[in-house]
Amino acid sequence: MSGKRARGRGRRPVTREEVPVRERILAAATRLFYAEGIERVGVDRVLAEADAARASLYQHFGSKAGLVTAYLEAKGAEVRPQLEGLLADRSVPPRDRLLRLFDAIAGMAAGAGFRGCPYQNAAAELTEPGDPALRLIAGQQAWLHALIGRVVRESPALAAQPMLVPALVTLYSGALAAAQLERCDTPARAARWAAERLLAG
Amino acid sequence: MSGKRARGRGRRPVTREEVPVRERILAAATRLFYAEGIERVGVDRVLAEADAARASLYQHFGSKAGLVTAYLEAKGAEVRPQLEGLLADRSVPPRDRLLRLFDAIAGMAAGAGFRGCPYQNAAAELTEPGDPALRLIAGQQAWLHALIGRVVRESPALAAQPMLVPALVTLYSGALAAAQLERCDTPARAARWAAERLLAG
DNA sequence: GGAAGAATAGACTGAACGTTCTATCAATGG
DNA sequence: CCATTGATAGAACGTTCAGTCTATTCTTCC
Repeated sequence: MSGKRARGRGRRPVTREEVPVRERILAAATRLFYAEGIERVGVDRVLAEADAARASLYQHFGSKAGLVTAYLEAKGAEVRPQLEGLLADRSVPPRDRLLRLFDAIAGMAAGAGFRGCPYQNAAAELTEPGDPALRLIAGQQAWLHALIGRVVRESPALAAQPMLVPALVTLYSGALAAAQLERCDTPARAARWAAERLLAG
Repeated sequence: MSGKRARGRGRRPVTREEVPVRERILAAATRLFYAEGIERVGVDRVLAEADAARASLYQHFGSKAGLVTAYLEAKGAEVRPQLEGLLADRSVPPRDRLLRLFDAIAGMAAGAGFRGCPYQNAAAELTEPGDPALRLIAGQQAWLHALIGRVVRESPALAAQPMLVPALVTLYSGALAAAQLERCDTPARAARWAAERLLAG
């Protein structure tokens, strides 16, 4: 927007809050990659959105692939504490806490900018076998397994069913995937209904 | 009338089997789009794989977007009879027939070239709101709803549970999505286990 | 004051992209 | 025979892409 004049380093306007350029680029990439897809968004778009210089991107991330990796890492660092928070309250029975996962998806699916799970979408676009981002994606899914497994293991009755944890993970993934395809929160509510029945037994 | 197929076929060597150029292009696009993603595969790659001329693609499909639409249509035309076949045998109880859906996913997930659901992957890449391919994707999901709903309605006990159909669709979507992320058939088997319990009640 | 460091703008490269175009070739139908 | 049709090869178009590079500006530390 307004003209360029000196900021701390470089020439950013003083009126603009002091956000380091790395964070600005990462924030712009996060928004654009999620909303429009990784392949469809070029580095020029990211730089314009971040109001940053080309060299800054390559200084901080090395390449576009590095930026994609950082994007997925940032998404995980944002989501993991949220999900942990949902499941943390030990005064609530494990069953009821687990159902909150699906309520959260239902809330997101109703939102405007919802476009499914960033990891599922990235896995659809990144097809080179050795891509380090793919290991990140698998790691996030493994983390989800572990998170749900921890809560399930709080209840001996639930822990006795070895398929329960992968089933809940599959329901979770399916709620996100189907909500993206159907553009409504029905899949999330259906997943919640199914999870209720699996947890009731 | 005018029944003759006046197909002058350029200069293709006679030794090559006689496959119409449109089918060759569509087959090559289907293989490449699914294996490597829609955005990462250019028309040059498709044409080289199909051993076809540039003009033939634009003659038959109009644009790359038209080829993408045809790709998704072809995938649907291939998958729908397969799923209908799985659920057709009326000598088997509806419950057992529905479980075959998840066995089929487990079989596919174990296969070499498995890369999830082509519709989910396409939805991740195609982000323009008005894209006609997105309506195709939503239509395929609606068809799946209808297919499962038909089988569920064969059993009054199952039909009494209105959330059962969307829950099964969500499990199906989740099995495909999670199998892609985890690169194993565990999600499909977990979805089958969950579906068994939902259908047993 | 001056060197070092961080960030900027912008030109540039080489490749890939989707698309259009011309020209040619082979087979068919009248 | 000749016009039409479907397919071919390949050049060319303008655009976009990721990545490199030079030059400049500003701050901070010595």
